Amino acid sequence: MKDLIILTGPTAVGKTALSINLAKAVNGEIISADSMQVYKHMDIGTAKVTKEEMDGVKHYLIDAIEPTEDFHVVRFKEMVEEAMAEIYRKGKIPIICGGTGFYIQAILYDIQFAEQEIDYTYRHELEDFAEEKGNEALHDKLKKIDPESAEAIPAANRKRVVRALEYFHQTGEKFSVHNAREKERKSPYNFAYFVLNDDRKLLYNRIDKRVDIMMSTGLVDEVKALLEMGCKPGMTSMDGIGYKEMLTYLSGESSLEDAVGLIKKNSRNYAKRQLTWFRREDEVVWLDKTILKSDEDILDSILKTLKEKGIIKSV
RNA sequence: GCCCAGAUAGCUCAGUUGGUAGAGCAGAGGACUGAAAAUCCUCGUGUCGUUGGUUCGAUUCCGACUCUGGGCA
Repeated sequence: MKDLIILTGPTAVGKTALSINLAKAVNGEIISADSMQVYKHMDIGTAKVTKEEMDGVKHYLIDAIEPTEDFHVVRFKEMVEEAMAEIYRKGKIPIICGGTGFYIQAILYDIQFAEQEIDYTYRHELEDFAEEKGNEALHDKLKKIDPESAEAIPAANRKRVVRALEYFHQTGEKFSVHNAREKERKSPYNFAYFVLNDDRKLLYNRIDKRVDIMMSTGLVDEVKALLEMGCKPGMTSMDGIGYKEMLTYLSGESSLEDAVGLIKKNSRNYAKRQLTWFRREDEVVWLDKTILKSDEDILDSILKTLKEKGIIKSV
């Protein structure tokens, strides 16, 4: 079994700095599992690692695609598998670092996705149907072909109702069957899954402060530049926190003050959602900053676990 | 100093024709398997400013006081 290290945690806990120290300590290379840092030209709002911070440690999936491109788990997984193969070839350990739990799960459990391309035409058809007839009517369609999924997905969650319908439409298999099957998967890796966490209040303070820094270092200009490049509201990249709020400010729909407040709030809410996700994952090792006070303590704790799992030889 | 208005959940406020109270936001918990920084679900007891009075019973009516707005001198 191949070794794999995962380092994650809510936004703004301090994953980046730790990941680089870790990579140096174990001769590893970093693969970003961040749905927004993949995009080029989105540096300030995503709090992207800088070249200086990387300090010579190789990073994958940072600045990998244009913000006008589409990105999703399947593409992420393909790119990560390529990166991992390269890292193993060099005899190094891949460290997956980033806050997108869904993406991490796809790698860790080698989730199998259907071969088909996204069927935008069908999606739009369903969207239009729901727009006209209502969410309930769309949900009824799902109930007919896949009652288990309909039971699990609330009618209001249109996005997921659409996906379940699309899945059936493309594969002829119920989405619920696919999900149940993938849920049973065991990880093909000898992995250590670390979640860095801190006191909620401290975390929220750090988030708020970080947003202020984004503003003073030019988030508004960054978003203006993206608009000039052809980015438009509704694109996946422009759905990122910090970007969608700036877009409504720049279009005159909100004040700058309100937009900044919203970025802070949405970031806090996001951090909470991330924690919900990680709590659900089994086999995670929590790194609690209220107990492990210093960076050295945290790193020591990580190295100890890695040794126990046989991922590294000595501490 | 006088007059007026307000004082109810962390915040903004609603309400109880007198039987101890409820929305939005914030916040908390949860879901998630090709949009995931997305999308969605669930959760509201607080000396109803303080203190007297009326009353079987007051957060609700009356008085005083305190504080906060606004106005007049």
